[in-house]
Amino acid sequence: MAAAPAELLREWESRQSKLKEEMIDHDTEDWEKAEGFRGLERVGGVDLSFIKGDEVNACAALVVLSYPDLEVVYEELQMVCLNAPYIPGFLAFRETPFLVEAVQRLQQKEPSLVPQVILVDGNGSLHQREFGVACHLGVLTDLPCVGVAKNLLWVDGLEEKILLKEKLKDLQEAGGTYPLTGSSGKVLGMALKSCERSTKPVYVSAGHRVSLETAVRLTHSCCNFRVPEPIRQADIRSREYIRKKSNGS
DNA sequence: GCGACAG
DNA sequence: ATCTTGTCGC
Repeated sequence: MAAAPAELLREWESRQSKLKEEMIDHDTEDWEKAEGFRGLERVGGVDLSFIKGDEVNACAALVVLSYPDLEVVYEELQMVCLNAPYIPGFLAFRETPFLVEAVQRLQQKEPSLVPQVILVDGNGSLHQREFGVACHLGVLTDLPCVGVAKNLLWVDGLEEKILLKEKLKDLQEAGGTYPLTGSSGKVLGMALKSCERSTKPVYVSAGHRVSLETAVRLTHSCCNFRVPEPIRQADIRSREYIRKKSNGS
């Protein structure tokens, strides 16, 4: 994969800022405001898994889980060829095209199973330009999206790493949160201790058509383990698909 | 000046 | 993202 020219990055930044104009940063759905998310029945999860030494070939997964039972009611696994490199801050340009296609296939094939919200493996507003992959996918599909990252993306204004690490270790009970504040003073995301047994938090941020508060509550309510079940299932199933494929079964 | 940077 | 099993502990 060739290094990305500065020209391309400027082009991508420009596309992000245009799409960002269409982003909705608050709750728009009734279930988002309802007690116990009443009215929410389907939560989607997306993820990509790769072959070990392969930058190009990947398996894109879209799963839909029932809510609140968190049982898989739909899955689509599709081998795809990635054409963009991974560059921090521009993950969406590498992964989003295939996720959008998967959503569109579902909308056409089985409209009744289209998720009411998608949990995305990566960040939403917790991003250099407050427009991570969860925002990107949300705007392109106009579906509510939440960003859940397993690792912290360094964003300008976040506290010094050492200090932040201490704060994160202080998270005691499941559901505990710690705000991640950008340089403007705005809270861009929340570190969330998503389950009792996890040492390391997940990093939740709003993608599209959700408030940060709702994003955090929803993420927590989808966690049987550290990684919320929709993303975890997309992850498990896509890497299993890859594993079988590389064996030749 | 360097560190720190989703997947 | 990926390379990787068992193992220690609640």
